[in-house]
Amino acid sequence: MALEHAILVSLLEQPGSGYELARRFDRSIGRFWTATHQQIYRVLRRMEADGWVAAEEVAQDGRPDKKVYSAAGAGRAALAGWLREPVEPESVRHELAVKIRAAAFDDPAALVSEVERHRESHAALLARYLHGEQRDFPDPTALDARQALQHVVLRGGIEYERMTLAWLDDVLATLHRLSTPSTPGSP
Amino acid sequence: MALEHAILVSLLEQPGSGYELARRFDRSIGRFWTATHQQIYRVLRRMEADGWVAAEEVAQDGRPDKKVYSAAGAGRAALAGWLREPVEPESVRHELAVKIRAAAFDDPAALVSEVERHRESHAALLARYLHGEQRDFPDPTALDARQALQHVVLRGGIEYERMTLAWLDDVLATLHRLSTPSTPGSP
DNA sequence: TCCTCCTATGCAACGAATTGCATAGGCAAT
DNA sequence: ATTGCCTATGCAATTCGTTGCATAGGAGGA
Repeated sequence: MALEHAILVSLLEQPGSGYELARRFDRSIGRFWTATHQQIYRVLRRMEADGWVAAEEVAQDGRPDKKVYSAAGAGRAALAGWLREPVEPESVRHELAVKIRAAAFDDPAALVSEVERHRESHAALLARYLHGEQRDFPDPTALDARQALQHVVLRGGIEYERMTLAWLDDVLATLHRLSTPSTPGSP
Repeated sequence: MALEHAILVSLLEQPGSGYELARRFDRSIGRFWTATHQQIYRVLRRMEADGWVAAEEVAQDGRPDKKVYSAAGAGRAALAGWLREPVEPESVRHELAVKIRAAAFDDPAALVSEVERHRESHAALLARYLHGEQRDFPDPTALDARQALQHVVLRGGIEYERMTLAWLDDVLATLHRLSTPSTPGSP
């Protein structure tokens, strides 16, 4: 379980309330680690009890009070320890791959629109990544450590989306070939 | 939840016991859908109760009896319905990305061996994929629907591993640059 | 004015996933 | 002989994740 660690990283980059964290997880962080607000509140309470984070009540006018969390010393130490631990192999859930193999026992053409939907959303995400890269890393030669590491993670996202787009085109071509079997060799 | 559907696909491709399914999930299928034997046994019982699969007790000598499952009509129908449903967006858990961003608040060099371990395991997996491709799809022009779809999923795995290897090299170069800051322009 | 949305946090209940353990016979090696 | 591994299934406990609901004040539009 690494939700604690993802929260710690986020709080080190910028302190914030549970609600703010939940919104960050909906946006940038959610691309490589998803969490609902319920999970976040629950884990934050546990982390506060363990001394990993410190909380400060902040009164606001016009809206409810909030508890702003920031990473504490014990949290940093836990993160450093975790960094040195070996990996647990990631558990993969690639639903589309299951569907593609399932299509062999049904009508492959029924998958086309689904794959096209995926293709569109991956294209949109790639565009957002590229836009964010231009905005946040205009000069890749002048970055501090934090920015350099954020950038290399973003590059990973970009390459993943590019690869996925090319593969989805391959999938669409394959589905199309199965629906309209050609008459090879015909002039 | 699509574990049911992954199991159905596997049983349609080849009937088998819970134990055999668990081993398939450890091997090929596990690359895009992981499951433990506990999950599989639990879901199989539910699927049998729902009439999605049929079970047959098979006595063996020299080892315990087993229950061989195969997909039933209701299972095929459920699979066809699921194929036509729109996607739920996949929930991502990319632990290494969290670690890389965490390294900004610790020693980036401490991540090198971890990333190298990843790199090795991805290289090994790519080699296995390529070997499997040569073995199972020697002539990609002469494939039936099932094989064509299995092949396009495998190609996705291959491209994913290639992309990941390139990215991990990028990560290693970035980590190295942070540990040994160069003196640019020095002759 | 009423409706709805946004910020901000949380309880309660359920379902899913993980982990540890148990059984039970056969096989192979030490 | 004993140890350990493989097939084959399952119980029990715990943790994790999801969903629905609740509160509560303020903003903005119909």
